Amino acid sequence: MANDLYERIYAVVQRIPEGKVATYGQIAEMVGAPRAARQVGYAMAALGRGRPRPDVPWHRVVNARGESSIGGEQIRRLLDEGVAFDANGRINLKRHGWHDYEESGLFG
DNA sequence: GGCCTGACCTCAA
DNA sequence: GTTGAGGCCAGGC
Repeated sequence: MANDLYERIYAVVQRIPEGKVATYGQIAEMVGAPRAARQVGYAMAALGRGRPRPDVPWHRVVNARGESSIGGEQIRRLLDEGVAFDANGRINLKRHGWHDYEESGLFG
């Protein structure tokens, strides 16, 4: 079922450490759907729709450019976690990008 | 039931 | 750097 994909996405998002951010495509690739980044985005949307998931840090998920797709509270939460935005309004993925999941022994 | 929209990504020109 | 097309699935009307 596609619902399993959701749970998988949520599980990955939960693995995102504080002060780090992950891109949709990155998560999509983690769950085994490198071309289904759209579903990742919708899965996040489903969180604030009718499925409250306080245990899922959806605000740590940004697009490939390191920008916040929805902004607002997401940016506010990221700033509160220590994630800084540059002059272009983008996050330095080199610094805050979550590329430690391989070394975390999760999917590696 | 069908059509359109949506927190997107990647490849190619 | 921008623009267009392909791919995936769920919700709203």
